[in-house]
Amino acid sequence: MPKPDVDPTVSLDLRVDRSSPVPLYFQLSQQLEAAIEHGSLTPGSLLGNEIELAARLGLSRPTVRQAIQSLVDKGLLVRRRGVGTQVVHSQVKRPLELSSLYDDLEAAGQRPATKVLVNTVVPASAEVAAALAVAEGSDVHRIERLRLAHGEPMAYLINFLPPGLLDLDTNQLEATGLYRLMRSAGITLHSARQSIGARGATAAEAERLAEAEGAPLLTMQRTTFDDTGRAVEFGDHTYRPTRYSFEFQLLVRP
Amino acid sequence: MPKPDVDPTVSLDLRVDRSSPVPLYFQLSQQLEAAIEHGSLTPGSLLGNEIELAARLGLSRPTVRQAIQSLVDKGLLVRRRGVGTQVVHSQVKRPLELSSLYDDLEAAGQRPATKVLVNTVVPASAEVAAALAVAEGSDVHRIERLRLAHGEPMAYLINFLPPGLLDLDTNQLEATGLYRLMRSAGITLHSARQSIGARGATAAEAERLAEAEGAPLLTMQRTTFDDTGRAVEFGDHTYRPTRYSFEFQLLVRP
DNA sequence: GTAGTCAGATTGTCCGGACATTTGCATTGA
DNA sequence: TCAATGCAAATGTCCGGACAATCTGACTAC
Repeated sequence: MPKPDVDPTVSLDLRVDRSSPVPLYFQLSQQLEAAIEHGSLTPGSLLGNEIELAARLGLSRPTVRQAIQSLVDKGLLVRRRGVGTQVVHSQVKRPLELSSLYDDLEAAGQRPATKVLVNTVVPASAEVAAALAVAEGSDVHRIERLRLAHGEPMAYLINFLPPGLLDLDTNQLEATGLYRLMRSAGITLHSARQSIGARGATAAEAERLAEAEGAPLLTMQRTTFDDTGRAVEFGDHTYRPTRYSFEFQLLVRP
Repeated sequence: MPKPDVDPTVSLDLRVDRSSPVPLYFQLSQQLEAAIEHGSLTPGSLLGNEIELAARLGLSRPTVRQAIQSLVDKGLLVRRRGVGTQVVHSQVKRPLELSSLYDDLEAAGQRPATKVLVNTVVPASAEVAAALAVAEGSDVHRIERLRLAHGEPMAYLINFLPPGLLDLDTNQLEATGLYRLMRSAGITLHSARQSIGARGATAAEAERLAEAEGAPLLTMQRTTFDDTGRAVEFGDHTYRPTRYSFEFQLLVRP
């Protein structure tokens, strides 16, 4: 009986284009990722050793390793010294991204809508000043938005932004999400500190979200940083838990 | 006037021990991380080019790059082509880990306690079977624990585990957290899928957590996978939001 | 039969070099 | 004065090789 586990990459049509400006390791990692996504590389299968794979593609081993490493970082592959590289065997799909409520809803086919209720400049409170690392009392933008899906209120979003970063056009804010606006303004989002909790709705919150007073609400506070580490946004959001929950995929750092 | 921004790593006492079994790139990244943590490398400062740093330490450039890259992945450094490598300029500390409530509480100095209320084997419900990828009705472990801090109930934790993975000793469960038990049993935790929401407490939940019926509760459902992608745990947890909230640090994938 | 040993396979670490690409700044030109 | 050009500096990509560490499985010795 022949060994059933043959290197599955030999039957894969892997090719790299050396004239392309796309880095070789990236071309390879994309093709491998597509093969995993498509099912050509089944979970649990061994990838075949790096040396041979490099030889077959006409690449050096470091380049192949770089491609494989990027997929390991994404959680799609697992390497074991002395054994080989294996496709992870799970329902795992996307790692975890800086979630944008607008994008989340749109991806779920919910056709989100936004109503801008407040768009003004206010002096920073102590809390906001600390979060954005600006002087207390200095000017910051304050926007309040009601996010709806299918005409039903889903979340009430209060955000503060440092001045001069973005011009906040109300029409644009109603047409898309804040993160998308910031990205298109050339801001590179880097990380965010989030705190998720729950509490009963105050009378004002209840009315905004069409809930009863004291009804459970999901709350999130978030400070977002760009790639230089400066705070670019502070948000204080409340969600209707019957309509929304936070879905994460966490990866353990090795 | 001399240029004020001198390479700050020259004044750092960086050394590597080639006789140590610890990889050189790891020794270097640890020292750099410690310097950032300690404040010797101030936010915004440039690190000085890789070539010179490699020469000064007697290392090759790939090794230095590997050390720097690991800190970039952690979000502590930013590289800019044509510019240099810079210390990120923020309050960012730890990226984000697969959070263990027990460890979180212990780190916060809260002296957690655990009361195991149920520790038995039950047939898997449809939901549990789907989460753990076992046959519906097959045997799974079921444990229910009340987590307390300073004698006050904080969370009620229901967990399901596939059979044969771990022997669940009630005494051990009361002395430490589930994740720590799994790790010490040789299980390599890899990723987890989480869903965080909120709802009003049922009468039974209210009594367990010493809250009123209908009081807001924070809920988390989680499936944890090991490095081969197999589900090793499914949890259904409820938290008292006045006592606990989820704190995250998210990194954007470049 | 069982435990210990050894060899092969595979990934992990490290080197030294080469060229490409991007950025910032100084110089040059209109 | 201001814009375009060119140069230097830094990271990004890629190569080919070497040896170490670890896992698996087969073989050997008891």
